[in-house]
Amino acid sequence: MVQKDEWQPTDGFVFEQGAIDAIKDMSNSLVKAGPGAGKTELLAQKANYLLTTNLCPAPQKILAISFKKDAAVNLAERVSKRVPENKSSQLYSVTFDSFAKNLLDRFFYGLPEEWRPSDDYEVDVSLNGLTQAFSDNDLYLSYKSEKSKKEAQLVESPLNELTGINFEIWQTMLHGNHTKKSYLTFKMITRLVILLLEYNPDVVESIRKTYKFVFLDEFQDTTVLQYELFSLCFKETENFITAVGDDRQKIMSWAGAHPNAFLTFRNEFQAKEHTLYINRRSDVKIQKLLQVLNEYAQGDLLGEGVMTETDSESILQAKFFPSEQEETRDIVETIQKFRREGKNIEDFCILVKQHPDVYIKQLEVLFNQEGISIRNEAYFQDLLKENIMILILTSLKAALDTSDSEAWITLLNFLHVFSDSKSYFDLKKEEDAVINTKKFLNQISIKLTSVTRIDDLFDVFQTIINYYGMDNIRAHFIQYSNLSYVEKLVQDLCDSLYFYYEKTGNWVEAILYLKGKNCIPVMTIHKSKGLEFDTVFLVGLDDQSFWSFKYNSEETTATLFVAISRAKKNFITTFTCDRLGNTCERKLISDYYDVFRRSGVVEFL
DNA sequence: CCCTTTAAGCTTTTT
DNA sequence: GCTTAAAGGG
Repeated sequence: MVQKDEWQPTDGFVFEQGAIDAIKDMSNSLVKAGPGAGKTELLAQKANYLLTTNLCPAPQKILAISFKKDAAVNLAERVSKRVPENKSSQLYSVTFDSFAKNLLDRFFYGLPEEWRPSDDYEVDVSLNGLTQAFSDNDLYLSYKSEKSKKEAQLVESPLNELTGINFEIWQTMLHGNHTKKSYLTFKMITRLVILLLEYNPDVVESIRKTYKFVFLDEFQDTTVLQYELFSLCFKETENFITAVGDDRQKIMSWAGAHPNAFLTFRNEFQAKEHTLYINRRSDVKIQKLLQVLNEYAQGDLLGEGVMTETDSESILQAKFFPSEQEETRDIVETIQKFRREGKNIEDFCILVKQHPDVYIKQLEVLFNQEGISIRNEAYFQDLLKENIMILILTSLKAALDTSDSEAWITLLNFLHVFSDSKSYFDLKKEEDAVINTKKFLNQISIKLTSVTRIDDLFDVFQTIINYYGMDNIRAHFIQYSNLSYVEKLVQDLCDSLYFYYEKTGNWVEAILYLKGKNCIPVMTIHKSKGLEFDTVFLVGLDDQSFWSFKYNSEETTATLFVAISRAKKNFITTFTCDRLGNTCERKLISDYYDVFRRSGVVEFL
């Protein structure tokens, strides 16, 4: 055990004073941390502090809540690197939705019957169940916006205050179906959990006792409903909350983020504020540009930028082209030039405001001629994080390389999940499973050598799925209860993997390519949040793609802030007045070009 | 059925 | 603000 006063950041990390204060703060705290400030590292070190000094003694735990699955996984991984092995299980890192759903699944008998869903309830991601419930009540919804508006109304107020149509719809979705199966959206699950906790103070009490410390990541994006949930759990308690975020990167208001989460939290939880100033990611020129953009966002339009003398070699450019052909050619040539200077394909990223596919169509031909691959990263990211994809790909990896211990461990975990709990203690059975799986993987590797058509690969996939059992897979991953959804996923994976196999002629390489090797990602700025690249291209900084400036200039500026702050070294924007037959302008967003000019660090070409 | 008019969608996560 | 899809009229 380490004494509080003697604690030092682990693994040789050096922090600014604000970070040390935030780590050692034993009250509710709000940490404002800009891009590249090391938010994840800060939380990991705080976990180390709490666990090694025994401020959070077992069996007490730290609850870390994120929005995205990969953020939750990243934090858990970072923490396991920073805390002693026997203590890493004291951190429970989950997404908001997963946290809520787990509570509902564990305690749903604590709900009054009127509000209790069936035990085989389906998560209604597509809002089809909701649409059905409305039409059962003679209300017909056709537009997506209408559906999500109705969903928002359903969860707006506490359930015991509900009357009229919203009450009827809830009841239909919970009990009114002919199949007796409930349909619930994630927002509805959160609302149900709030009711559950109000009815069961003992559950709230056990949450408070178990999770003495709570971390909230990307706090600027917390929704109103999520705020209500954790308020109910932790407001005016002995628990300590650390909320981390950055107001300048608030780009999710349009999707329901709390309008003023920082201020509300500070007031309601008497949170102490800490600020991290150092940006460890970006070159000084990028930082200067971010600073001027931030001043503009704060309404500070005064002051001409002074180009401070630095030895920075970063390249910041705003480029203008007469046509999209010349724009594409220049991007390709710039990338090739960087590569000759020693940069790798992995160093680049192409960002767009929206519709990546449109831009990919424009860029693809010339890029391919130069032997550079680009692709819509969103599609692959979504595909690759599916459990069934991980299962198939790891099986292939383990079959291709019997010494790949990481793949083998992942497979054993899957086998463990699929085996029923009785056989868990049955060593003989476990041993058999290992031997059988090794035999099966051997078959797969033989089968792979004779694949000459895409159908052959699909056969291999079927063999893999049959080995684990489709029913088994679907029983353990409830998102796959919709069979056609799984089938489409498997088909998509098969198509993509075969595409890369034809390209590389090698299965191991094909899997690496599928995961993104040797390929420049094209994605929306929203998707890029939390990522970083050496060189970032922002294609199409024009009125047409940044149309939202007219309706919400603050959030649009925050979006540009996110785009620029992804870059570690170089940031290049491109503009062309002629894109896909349309005239593009830069009048509406002329402020941004003004900011570039005043920053004194951006070259205009 | 075709043409015109109207209005949504664009940027997203989650088992 | 531009594209696409639904709705309405003849």
